[in-house]
Amino acid sequence: MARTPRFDRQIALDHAVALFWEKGYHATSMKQIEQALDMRPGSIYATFGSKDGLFAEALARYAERGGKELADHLAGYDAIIDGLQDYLRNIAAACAPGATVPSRACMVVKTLLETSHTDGPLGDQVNGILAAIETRLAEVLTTAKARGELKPDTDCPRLARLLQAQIIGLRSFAQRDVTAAHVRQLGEDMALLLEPYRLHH
Amino acid sequence: MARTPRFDRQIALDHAVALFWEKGYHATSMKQIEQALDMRPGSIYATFGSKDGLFAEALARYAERGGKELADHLAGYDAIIDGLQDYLRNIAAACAPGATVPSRACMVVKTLLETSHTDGPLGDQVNGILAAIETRLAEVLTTAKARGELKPDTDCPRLARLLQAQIIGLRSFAQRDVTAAHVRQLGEDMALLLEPYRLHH
DNA sequence: GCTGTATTTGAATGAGCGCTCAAAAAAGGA
DNA sequence: TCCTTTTTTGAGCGCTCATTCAAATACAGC
Repeated sequence: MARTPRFDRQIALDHAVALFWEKGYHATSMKQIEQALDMRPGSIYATFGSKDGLFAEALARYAERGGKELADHLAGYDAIIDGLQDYLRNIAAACAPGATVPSRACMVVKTLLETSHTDGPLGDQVNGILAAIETRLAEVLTTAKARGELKPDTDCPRLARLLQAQIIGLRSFAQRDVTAAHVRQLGEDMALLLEPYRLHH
Repeated sequence: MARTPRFDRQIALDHAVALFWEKGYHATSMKQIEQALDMRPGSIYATFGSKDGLFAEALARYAERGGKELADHLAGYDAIIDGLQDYLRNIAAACAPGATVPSRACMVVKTLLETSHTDGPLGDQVNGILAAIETRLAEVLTTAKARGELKPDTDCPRLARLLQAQIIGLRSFAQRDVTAAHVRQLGEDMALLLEPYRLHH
């Protein structure tokens, strides 16, 4: 029938994630996107519609990968709170200076701070992602409480928000020009913040 | 002798702070700056050199005001740790949705996340500001320890970094589409995180 | 090896960017 | 009042931005 597409959509999106994650939305030009995706303007616009459309898809892919990471991580632990504590330590290790990631800070938070003053679909998307993470954390904590890992009077949705703020603070702090040791210390301190909420038998 | 300047440099800078703080560096255009400062391009460039120069001065002014805020706040408390706890609560109140500020998130952190991938003078400035805040917090905590407010084994520089990460997380979280009550709760929870570090007589 | 269709190409578009500079305007001293 | 000096003005610079589209290209079915 017709010519087959030369590129893989998922691979192209991964390249877009890396580029947008590093530079942010406004500082990334179509020229750089063309180079990173190895695609010409026409193909990009035929596939993703616009720069905004490409960014939205890239952000969604980034968020999906992040959600999988949390799920996979917790699956390896019997005790949920232990899993969450190691999750914080893992983030600290992953975003410590020297790590080979596009940016140590979270792409969702970078987008939140860069674009939240405009009330467009992008702002809604970012808020939706962060609300979903908050909900997921609250669910996990509620399960932990039901299992007797947390004090019975623990306000799980509230603790979920505190936890999310920790992650945001940790990864944004890591964007500073600091040592890897300090970032890991910070992750450890944040993990220990959960201790007072534990129920000790 | 000659014509006197029509505008006030400090007032112009305040307008620049408000604009850059809200929109960030890349999303702010010279057209918007001209309008906000009520100055024409020639005057702006004669006074501040460039868009980058203006941003640098605005960021410095913002940071100076923030530093004064912490100093003024602590001056009102006998117990330093009490002052720091109320400082966190005050931040939560000031950046809760409904507050009339250009942005609930911190301008320094917004700049850190927006520009840290480029290693220019702007990145150095941001890192310098954040390092200065960290140092100031460490000094304050060291004084508190000397006064017997903190446990003797407290690592004050390390606690200062945890504290800075709390502030970053709190104000970035507040940029989300959340209720003012939740932001205040978060500020309260962060204030209480200091309790385990206290020395009780 | 055609033929038809889907995809890729890249020059060109208008808009907007940060920035410049010659000319006009304004204030104080003579 | 006029002259000197400094500031303000705003049209316009070269450039890059995101985006478009007609032409070239490559594949599948016959």
